Amino acid sequence: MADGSANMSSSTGGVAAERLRSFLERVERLEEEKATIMNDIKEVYAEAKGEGYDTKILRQIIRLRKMDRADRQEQEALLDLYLSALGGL
Amino acid sequence: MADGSANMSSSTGGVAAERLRSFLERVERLEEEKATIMNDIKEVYAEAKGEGYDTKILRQIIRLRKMDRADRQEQEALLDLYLSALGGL
Amino acid sequence: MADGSANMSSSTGGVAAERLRSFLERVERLEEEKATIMNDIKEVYAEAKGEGYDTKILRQIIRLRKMDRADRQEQEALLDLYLSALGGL
Amino acid sequence: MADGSANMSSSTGGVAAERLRSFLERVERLEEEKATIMNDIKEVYAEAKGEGYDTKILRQIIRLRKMDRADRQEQEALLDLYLSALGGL
DNA sequence: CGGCGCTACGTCCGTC
DNA sequence: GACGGACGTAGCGCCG
Repeated sequence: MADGSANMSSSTGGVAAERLRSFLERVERLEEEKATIMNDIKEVYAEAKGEGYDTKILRQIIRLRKMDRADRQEQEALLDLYLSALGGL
Repeated sequence: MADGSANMSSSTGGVAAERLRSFLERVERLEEEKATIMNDIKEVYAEAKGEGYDTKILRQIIRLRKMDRADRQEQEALLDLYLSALGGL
Repeated sequence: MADGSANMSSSTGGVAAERLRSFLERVERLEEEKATIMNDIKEVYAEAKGEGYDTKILRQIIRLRKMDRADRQEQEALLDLYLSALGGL
Repeated sequence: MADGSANMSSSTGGVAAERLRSFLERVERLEEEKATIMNDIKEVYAEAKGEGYDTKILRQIIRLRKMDRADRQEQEALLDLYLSALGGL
């Protein structure tokens, strides 16, 4: 067996199972944190809604701003590509 | 206009715009945190993969365990319901 | 049983099974067509590559043009939202 | 310059630009067709749903039919291995 | 409960 | 030829 691969053989005495359990618990912990953040986001929207803002519009603004950022990054990436293409001639 | 509603009239002097900006920034900040967490999760999976584990299977186990927890919570909720119906023993 | 629902009872004599098979085959036929189109796209990129074009750049241009279109649609949707929000006051 | 390479030199008088535009339009045309096919697929599922079929199950059947049987068995065997290593969830 | 947006998965491409 | 990264699609969950 190659080094570094998951090992279930008897000689490892359940070590792999412990390692596996560790990975699972780390992921589950992080997903718990993620759920908390997502809940916080929901609460912000709820608060805004409570003050009369239209959450649908808010969400669309958020999305649009994100797309603008992505677009800008794409433009820069494209420029970089062109520059490297020119440099490669 | 009803109290508590988003107010863009001239008498509020841009106060609503500031409030709106605040909400947007809070959401964007939280989404940034969420993205960080999601990245962390990806890294854990990558680390596990590097040790020979099949991430597809790992994700499947995570899903199964989450479903088990949900089932258990439902069971407990049902038990609570019965107990309260009995007068709380 | 409500009319129009999937019916497996003995009185239908396997009619539902035939209907089900029909849906599956229609989907599979369409997915086959889709696979053909996707293959055509790959061939266009391959042809361009054969003439010295950088497919990575081509793909990025395609993506950017698509994002521009999407952004424009988003902008219009946002404008519509604002207009309807104003009309709802 | 090697024959067959993208040529932007003055002697080609914008021919390469035309060629480039041609590639882009061919790809965009094909992607449009692909989008149409995908829409057709969605419509078939919608029609099936309207007759009481569970689209989630339909999609699963499609996937299973597509999936290689050997792969499925291997996946299950590996999952069982991990589960037994954990002592059963 | 129906649509829609987001996440997550599978696939494909480029790289080493 | 395998690995990792990126893209597009499909599945899922939230919102209305």
